[in-house]
Amino acid sequence: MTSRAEILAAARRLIDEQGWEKLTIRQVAAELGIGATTLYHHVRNKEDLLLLLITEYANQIPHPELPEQPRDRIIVAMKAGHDAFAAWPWAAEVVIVDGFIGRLGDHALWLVEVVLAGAVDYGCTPAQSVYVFRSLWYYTVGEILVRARSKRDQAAIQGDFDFDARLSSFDPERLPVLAAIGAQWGPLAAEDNFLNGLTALVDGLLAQATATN
Amino acid sequence: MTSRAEILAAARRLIDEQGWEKLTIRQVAAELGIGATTLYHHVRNKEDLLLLLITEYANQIPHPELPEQPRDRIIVAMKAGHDAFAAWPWAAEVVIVDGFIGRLGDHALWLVEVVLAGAVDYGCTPAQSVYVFRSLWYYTVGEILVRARSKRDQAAIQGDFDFDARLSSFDPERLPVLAAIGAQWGPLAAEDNFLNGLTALVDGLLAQATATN
DNA sequence: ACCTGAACACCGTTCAAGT
DNA sequence: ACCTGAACACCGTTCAAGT
Repeated sequence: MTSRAEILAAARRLIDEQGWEKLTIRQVAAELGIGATTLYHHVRNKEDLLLLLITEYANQIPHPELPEQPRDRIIVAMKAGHDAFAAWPWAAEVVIVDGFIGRLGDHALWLVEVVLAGAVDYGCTPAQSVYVFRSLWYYTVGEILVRARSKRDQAAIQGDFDFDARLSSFDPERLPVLAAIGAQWGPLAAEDNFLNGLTALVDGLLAQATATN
Repeated sequence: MTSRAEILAAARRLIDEQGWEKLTIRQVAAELGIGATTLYHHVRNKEDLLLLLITEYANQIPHPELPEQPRDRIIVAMKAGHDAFAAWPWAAEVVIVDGFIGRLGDHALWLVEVVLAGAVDYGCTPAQSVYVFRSLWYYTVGEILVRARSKRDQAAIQGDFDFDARLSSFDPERLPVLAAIGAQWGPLAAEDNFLNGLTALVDGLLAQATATN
């Protein structure tokens, strides 16, 4: 007898090994030594399987200790969400590609709540705090997806933007700064500056919001 | 006799109609009234077809007039890149999903150059200007992907985060701000605040960079 | 209830064979 | 050169049939 938990565990194993795009229903079944069609007695379809996996994961995200200052609480909460996604970047890809977001459960939404409450405590209106959260969310999602991609394609593509391969072809007349940066791009793009950028964005957003009040 | 231009035009037509994920080599061939295998005489494979389409599109992105101030040049250049992607969001998805970025050609890279040069003119080191660009890029990519997704899934999912469907289930004890925002979330999430967030991020990044110099 | 193989309606891509 | 149908190696999913 097969259980849903066994199916999820097998799927997770395969995803960690080879990435979620390669995951196949038939493959999960083979991993469990059962017929492919048997899976459909425990899971509605492939999308449902991925959603179950993600909600399970989201419910395990640790809730961080919150600092005093509202501005710092926002940063800490967003960083916690980011780190959870970054540790399992395929979840972010699925959330984006299949629109799973928002079905995540109260546990994960608590991080959203902390960001919104921090903005309100800082002096934002509720509308402004939604704007603050969404802006931070865009930044976070973009960082995870771009980095996850460049990490996976490391063999095929050098650095985030494949600039390395084209450095010599930059026209110093038309693209002088790019040409000057040259081979430094690769190492610079590999640096993890998520927290710095997050801080800059939070400070920029809060300054903006309180200036217009 | 089939030409590569005809193939690209047909593919573009089909993508605009039904989205790039649904695009099929066999479908493009059918649209042109030729055998599916014929396509492989004009295009290496499906990935190559998509790449050709994107580079063609990227070379048509208009170069905006640049304002005087370095800070404003950064914003204008980034906004132009964003708007080009936003008008054809599937390009951003392909760039992310298939790691096409960096193969875009000098025309599109000019926008990157403007951002980097603006940061340097403002007083950033080259390394800092790369950091500034990457942070802005993450924000921009995230915005496009999240919005593109929520627009496509409008029928299935209300708003960016499917909160609407769950508003009544928010526990006011544990998620008070979310519960208070309630039904306002949908309209608020639908607002286009890309430029505001971009401005906040640029100002935050430039303040941060010059503070540490 | 739980499981299964056969089958359906698809994919991208290759390749020998045609003009 | 340019095009083709047949074929290969896959998919997710359904369904009647088994225990």
